[in-house]
This record gives sequence, structure tokens and C-alpha cells, in this order.
Amino acid sequence: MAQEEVHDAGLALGLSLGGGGGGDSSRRRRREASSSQQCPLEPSLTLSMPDDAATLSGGGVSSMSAVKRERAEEEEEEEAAEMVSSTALQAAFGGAGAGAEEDDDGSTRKKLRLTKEQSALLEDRFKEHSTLNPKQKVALAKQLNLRPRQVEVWFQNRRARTKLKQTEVDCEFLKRCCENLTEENRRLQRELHELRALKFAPPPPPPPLSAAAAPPPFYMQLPAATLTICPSCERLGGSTAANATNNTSKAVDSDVRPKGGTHHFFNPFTHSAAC
DNA sequence: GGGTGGCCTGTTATTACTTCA
DNA sequence: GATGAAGTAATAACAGGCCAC
Repeated sequence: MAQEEVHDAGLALGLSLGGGGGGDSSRRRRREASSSQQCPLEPSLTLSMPDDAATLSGGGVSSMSAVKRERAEEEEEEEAAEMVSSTALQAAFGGAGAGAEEDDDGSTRKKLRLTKEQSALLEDRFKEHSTLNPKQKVALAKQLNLRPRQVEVWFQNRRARTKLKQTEVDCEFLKRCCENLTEENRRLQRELHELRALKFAPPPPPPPLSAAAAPPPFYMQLPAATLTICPSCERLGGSTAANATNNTSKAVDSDVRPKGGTHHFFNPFTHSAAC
């Protein structure tokens, strides 16, 4: 089933959950609740209109500065206006829009699926900048017929997904590093064994692998991004082997070297007694 | 020092899709 | 093949913490 068909179905009303508008509204509401006399058991998931009404009634914003309060009220007014005009814009963007339908009991949150068009535009903006300033956020929200809070949440989630993905990639890369180092360790053990055996043999011919022909140890090929802070001494590590043989490492090293001091790159696979 | 806003991280809830009897 | 329940992945929304201003 095409997702857009589902998106279009029954979501044109444009009522919104949560509320509060731009900024970290949920936390703001929490702080407001704690600083005012509001009941702590009040459900946090409310429709925006009642929530806004409560806020505008004065109890919820008592701790906010006048400027902030003014800004919040402006945003809330904008959102209210957006809701009024949302029906027309829903047609343009296919319907996920600025909020959720109210449940019969009005208590459960409705998660809205963004349309392909909305997601695509958000992705485009994310490619340009992974963060938004408040003006950009509001503008993008208007363009997408979403609330600024929704745009903000989308960017937060998107950054989290990106980071998670990068972590998985790094993990996979380090796994390969580990495998290669294990293999290299085996090779060196064999080589050591052979050299020891040669002690009792006639003078050997030159080694088959010259320094120029032999590939550098795997850890010397690690990109700079994998070089991290040494957990023991909490310095940028300075693997002399890597620095001596790898131009890239040298360049990176010179970029990050603190003035008047030397440090070593930390390689998690080779780091041992160096610190 | 406390208030506020932005961001991160972890969690929850919802939706869409897949599998299987 | 059609169907509904169960399982799963994706993700919007939320909560709480941290940090800078």
C-alpha cells in the first residue's frame, strides 16, 4: 500500500498534540509546571489548543521573561493561524501536516507520518545544515505546514539516526581492523618463529619483503578519524611508528599538535605500555 | 547562582510492512 | 488466494540531562 494514501486518509484536520511551539516546549512546560502551582499529575499529552489556552491564561508562563513570553505567544498565535489555514495546505503537501487527530478519549498521542515531499525537503535542508537556527526553523515549518517543534524534533531524530549509522559504520570498520590486526599478529608470530629458527642456520639471504615493497601495518593505514584520545593519559596519542611512516598522519598530527608539546596518537589496538 | 534555550540520548508510542498459520 | 494475528522495523514524539549563555 502506498504510504501517501494512508497519509492522506483522515489527517487533514490538523489538530496538534503537545504544543507550546518553538524551542524545547516540553521541557519548558515541565519547568513552568514545576515553578507554578500546576498539578504535577496533569497529563503531558494534551491537544495544543487547551494547552495553549492554559499557557495564555497566565499560570504557565509566570517564570518566563517578558521577551520570551512575547515570543512564545507569537509562536502560539502563528500556530493557531496555521491550524485555521491548514486544510488548504494539507492538500498541497498531502496531509500529515501540523498535528494529529484527537482520539475519542483525547489522551493518546497520534504519530504522524510525514509525506514524501515533506521528508524530501527536510532531507535537503539537513544536507545543507544539520542544525537550524530559530528563524530557519520557523520558515521551514511554515513551508512544510508543520509546527516548528515538529521540524525541531525531526532534525533531532535525524541527527541521532545519522550518528547511529556512523557508529555502525565505525564499528564495522573497527571490526575489520581487529581482524586484520589479528591476522598481522599471526604473520608476525610466524616471522618471529622463522627468524629464531634462522639463528641456527647459515647466513640468510636478504629478506623477501623489502621495506618499500611490504605493505605498512594495517594500523598505519587508519584514517585520522579513527585516532582518538588515549583513555589512559587523556591526550591525543602519538604513535611514533605511525608518525614516522605515514604522511597523512604527519599532516594530521601537525594540525592538532598542541603548542610546545608532543603527543601521540592513540591506537586502541596497539596501545599498551606506551602511556 | 539561577533561569533559559539548544542539543543529545534514551525511551515510548504509533504506523507500515512482513510473515505465517 | 484471502485473511487476520503476531512480529518487526522505522520513526515521530517525548522526557530528562548537560552545557553554554
